This record gives sequence, C-alpha cells and structure tokens, in this order.
Amino acid sequence: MVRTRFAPSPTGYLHIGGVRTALFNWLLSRQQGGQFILRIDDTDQQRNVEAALQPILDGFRWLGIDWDEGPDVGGPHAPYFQSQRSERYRQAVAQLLERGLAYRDYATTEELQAERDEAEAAKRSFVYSRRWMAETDRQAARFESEGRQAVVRLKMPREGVCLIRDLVRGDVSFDWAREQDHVVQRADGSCLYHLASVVDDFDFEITHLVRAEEHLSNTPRQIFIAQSLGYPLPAYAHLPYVAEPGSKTKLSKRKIAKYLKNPDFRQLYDHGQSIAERCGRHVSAETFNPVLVDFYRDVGYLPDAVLNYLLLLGWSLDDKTEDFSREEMVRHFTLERVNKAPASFDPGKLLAFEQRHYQRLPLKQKVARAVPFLQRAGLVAEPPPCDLAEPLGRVLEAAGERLKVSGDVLDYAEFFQADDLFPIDSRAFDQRVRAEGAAGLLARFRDELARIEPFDTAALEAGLREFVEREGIKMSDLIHPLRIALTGKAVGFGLYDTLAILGRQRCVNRIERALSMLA
RNA sequence: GGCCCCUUCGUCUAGUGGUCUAGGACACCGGCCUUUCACGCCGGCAACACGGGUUCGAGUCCCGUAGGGGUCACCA
Repeated sequence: MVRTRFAPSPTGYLHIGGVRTALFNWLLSRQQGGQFILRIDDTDQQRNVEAALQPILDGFRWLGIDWDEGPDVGGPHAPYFQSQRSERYRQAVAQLLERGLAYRDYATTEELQAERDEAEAAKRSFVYSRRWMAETDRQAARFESEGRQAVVRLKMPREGVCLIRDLVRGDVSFDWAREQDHVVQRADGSCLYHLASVVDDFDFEITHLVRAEEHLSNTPRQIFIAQSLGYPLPAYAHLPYVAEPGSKTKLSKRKIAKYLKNPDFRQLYDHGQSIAERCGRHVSAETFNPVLVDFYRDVGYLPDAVLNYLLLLGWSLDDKTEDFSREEMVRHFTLERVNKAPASFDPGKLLAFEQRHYQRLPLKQKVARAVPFLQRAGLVAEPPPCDLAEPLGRVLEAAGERLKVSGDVLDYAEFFQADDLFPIDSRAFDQRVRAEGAAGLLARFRDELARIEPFDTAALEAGLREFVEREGIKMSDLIHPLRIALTGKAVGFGLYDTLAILGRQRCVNRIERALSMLA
C-alpha cells in the first residue's frame, strides 16, 4: 500500500509550489490505489494554528485534493498535529539516548560558535569537538553543577557515505563526516522538526517521501534518525523547485514586488486585481498574490486548470499531450517522468490552460460559476432572481471565447445594470457618438428597431443590414456609435447578440440616453 | 566558501547513440477571417552552455570548465 503525505506548516497561506508538491504526492497515492495523508507541522507551537491552517485546508478542498487521514477527517494514526505528539517524540529521543546514538550536550551557544569560528579561521569544515558531550550521568551531573543545560544531539557517524536512492534524481551520496551532530531536542524538552518528521513518517506508515529539493541535503540526518530507531526507510523522491518567472530561483511569496516587473506576471496580476476590485475588494500584492492559490480561486480560475498547469511544471507524459483531466492525471502520472531541473512559473501559459479548460465547460456550469461574481460586484441580488440564468447564459454564450476565467463575466457588467446607470467610456463616446451624422443615424435606427420582428439575432442582422443600405452608409458608421450607446464600450461581442440580449425596450432606452448626453 | 543538485527555443518540454537539416505547447511576429475585441486558420522567428574524450556515428555515454540553483539553525 502506497502512502504519501504532505506536511504543511500552518502559515496562513498555500504556496503554489507547495500545491505542486502536494499534487504529486496525491497523484502518486491515487494512481497506486494508496492513501494520501495530511500532517500538520506545527512543532514551533504557533499560537493560532487553527486560523493559520484554515486557508490551507480550504485551498486543498478547492483544488479537489482530498486527504484520507489528517485534520478534520481524523484517521487511525491520530493526532495529525505535531504539537500534539510531543510525547511520542520524547520517547524516540529517549530511545536514541539509550542506544548511544544521541547524547546530551551541555555546550553553550557561545562555546559552539567559538568552535565554528575557529574552524572557519583554519579553513576546515566544522566538526563539533563533543567537549560538552555527556554520555554518563556523572558527566551530566558535573556539567549541571556548572549551571549548564543540555540539548540532545545526534551522534552522527564520522566516516563512510550516506547513499540516497532517489526516485527522481538517481543515486546521491553524502559523506557522513560532513554532517553535523544536529540537535533533536531542546533544553526545555521540545523536539525539533527533523526528529518529529521521521517519527511521524514511520508512525503514519508513509512509504514514499515526495518533497521539494530543499530537503535533499536534510535527508542524511533523517536517514540516520530512522536507522537509529530501527525504522524501515521510505522511498525518496526530491522534486525540483518551481522557480520565478524567467529565472531559476525558488518562487517566493515575498518577492512579489520583483515579479510584478515581469510583464507576463504583471498582466496575470492586473487581470486578477481588476476582477477582485470590481468585487469590492481592496487588494494589495501582500494579500492578493498569484504565488498563493487563493488568488486563483478568488478570480474564478478552474481548479482543474491550475492543477493541469502545475502538473506540467516538471512533469510530462510525452512530446504532445498537454491537456489532462483529473482522471487522466491520476492514470498517467509516474515519478519516473518527473524532471530534474527547476521549472519557472509561466503566467501566460497558466492563463492559456485556464482558457482551454474554461471553454470546455458546459454553459450551465459557466452560468453557475458566474453568479457569485455578479453578486459580489453588487450587480445581482442574493439570492439571485430566478430569471437570471437565461439572460446570463445568453451573455456568456455570446461572449464565448472572450472569457477566460469566471470573473471575466464582469467585463459585461453593463448587461446587468440599469439603462441609465451603466458607465460610458467618454473617449469612445466623443469619438464615435459625437461624430458627424452619428446622432441622426442612432435616432433613425432607434425608430427602425420598433419594426424589427422577431427581436432576435437573425432578424436584427437582416434589419440592420437593410437599414445601412437604405441609409447609404458603411456598416461601421452605425455599428461603432451604436455599440457605445448600448454598452458604453468600444469593444464587445457581436452587436446583433448585444441587441437581442438587451431586448427592444432596453435598446431604445440606451440609445435615448446616449442622444440625451449629446445635448 | 564547503557539500549536494541542475543545464535542449524567451518559457514549459519531447528526445534513453544513427529515423534530429532537433518535434510539440505557451509567448512573440506576419497574414487571412471580420462590425470592434477575442476566437479560429495559415505562415514565421527561435534551443542541444562550453571544451575535451569514447564511438564508424553524441543532444543522447565519460571527464573537465563555466553558469545557475539548493543547503549549511536549539526554523519548518
């Protein structure tokens, strides 16, 4: 049975790189018919774990990455919070001590630093002298009588090599001699992450450790702990980073200001921000950040599109397959095809995936997903009126390929606003509606509208063409001012659709409003 | 700096010694379509980091160099 895990630290947000790591773990477990466990790494005892964890769980739920054991769902190995497992870690440390594979160390920070400095001055790598190591109670008592306090350190091997058979990177070896006697327990009895992590992975029966590359160099000490405790080793797979756009440096949520200088990233951000702002949110790059998954949820991205994009960041099936449904991802995923080199985050490509996935959505779902955005923007009441679905569906259908994310429906807000209230682009108005002869055309076309029957796209097109011919004008002479009168904008979807969706009376109202603005 | 990892178009990637004058996708550029904006279609630009080997033959194997990245806590 394959059991994988993702172990977030409750920081209050879900990083896009973390999502990819979780995704790969999740895919591996799902495809092997195994289990995926969520464990919370809160050994530093943050005060408000609850609140800091919620956004992370929400993020996973939104993405549809479900866990078989962990917070909220429980499981046979509960608790899944490290802060609640300290007793277990202490036992493990005691065991290590008993076996002579760890020792109590009474050195002060200053003394240790002095040794480090000395090593550096002599240009050799630092190896602790173990001068304040206590292996017997007598030694310990002596140090304690000096008022010293003990931490517990690993008694790491000082010769030989540690071989890691990594499923992604192949064999990687480290000299044991370069490893430090890492601390596993503080003077106050609390235990450190690496110890806790190894104990938990054993207790939770984790078989495959799929994690970010940053943990590769931590692996020897974890192997030492596991072996010292007599645990079987899990299989390791170290994933390359998700890097910054156009660079190979690890993507970081804090460097958002820098990323905003990248035009593609900027565009992704601005697009999202304009949607969020129309939803009445005051956003800043601090809280509304494309490095974090909330961003995509709030803007109306499809979770499957985000996952599909992330899947291909460091993994591929072959030389052409790009689109994967959730089921296909599960079916085809293999660690063997994970890339070794870091992949940089490409905002443009993410949007392209989103667009493809969105376009495949049945109209009904597009409608359902658009409603909350209209509500947040104050364009539609809550609960939505029952006669909303039909016109909304027509708008979305007419907008067609112009929509990429659900929040884009707000680009067509004017359809949901009152005829005398929707905003009008003054520049476009001046250019087109104030143009020579435009007013007369609009007035005559308004009258023409009364004669068109039925008031649908086909009849409107025929009627408009006939009108244009009768007037002896070019199509564009009418279409441009008309579009601005009807929508307030110079760009939009097909004009016949626009007329049909608004309906006769609203078209007349809008044209009259435009004409009155000329006075 | 030590240790470890990585290196094919701007970006994501295919490529496991000959079928590679290196394929696909996104982006970009041009054209077509067209009532605007998109979409769509057609076309184009563009990469094996460098140097040595091994081999009849190297993007593919080996060594070195350079560059990039990660990590070196009583953080997780």
